[in-house]
Amino acid sequence: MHLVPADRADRRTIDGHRVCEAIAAIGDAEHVRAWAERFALLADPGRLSLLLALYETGPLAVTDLAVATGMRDPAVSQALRLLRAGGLVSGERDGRIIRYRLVDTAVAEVLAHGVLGRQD
Amino acid sequence: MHLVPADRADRRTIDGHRVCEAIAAIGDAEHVRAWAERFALLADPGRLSLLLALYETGPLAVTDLAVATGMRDPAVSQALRLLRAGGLVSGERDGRIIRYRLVDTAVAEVLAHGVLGRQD
DNA sequence: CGGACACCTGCACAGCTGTGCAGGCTTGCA
DNA sequence: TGCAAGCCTGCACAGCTGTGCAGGTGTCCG
Repeated sequence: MHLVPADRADRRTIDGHRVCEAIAAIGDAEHVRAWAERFALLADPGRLSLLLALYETGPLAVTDLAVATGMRDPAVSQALRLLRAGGLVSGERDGRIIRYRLVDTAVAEVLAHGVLGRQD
Repeated sequence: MHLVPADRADRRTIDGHRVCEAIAAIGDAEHVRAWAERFALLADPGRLSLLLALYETGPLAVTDLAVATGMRDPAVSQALRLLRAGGLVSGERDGRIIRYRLVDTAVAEVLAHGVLGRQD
């Protein structure tokens, strides 16, 4: 295996074989970047609380999310805008109420296996 | 269930029952904060690459990590300092070489089920 | 002993991010 | 039609974060 890109081929290595393994493990740079962006959205206590509430409880309105998390409604609105831009949640209008739900299954997996500690 | 704290009890709600469910789902605020900090450490492409390499390949030296990720060694060193402070990785000295490995099993779960898409 | 190597630190800079407040828009109800 | 409720936006501010460079410390080998 010779996975070291040409622009770093002249650098010294301790264990060249393991370096190639590591490069294979990291995989596509774009894939890593996409996940880093996902994690960035999970990296705020407010947004994480919103996602946990949506994952467990299902469709919820902004006002209810604000009460449940202790945030003010502009903060919830702002957080949901970011989560929507990242494709993690989606809102559905019902009269003057908009109910949001979690649509990113990969994030749902992370919440289940990571934060909530589910084994299944 | 009356889980709404006293300081928000006077706020309007759309569906009070679901609000209580959501509060139960969010759980302890400290737990959420701890996970948000973990996700913040995963939210950088460089650090995420390092963690993926360490998770799959095992103990690796700073120099090898730098070559594998394309980062410069001070950047790797800085990233590892943050990861060590967060308790995600741990280093072991071997002569003038320090090999790092992933020690946070919860993060390992997230990497496996989330980023790497393992089903088991 | 001296030099090369592996790793770490300090510092200064630019960029992003979360937060609060005030206010506006749309919808539904009396 | 008028008012209240639900939701959204803009703006300004403080705080954190990643980055690069120069240089320092400790370790090994000839």
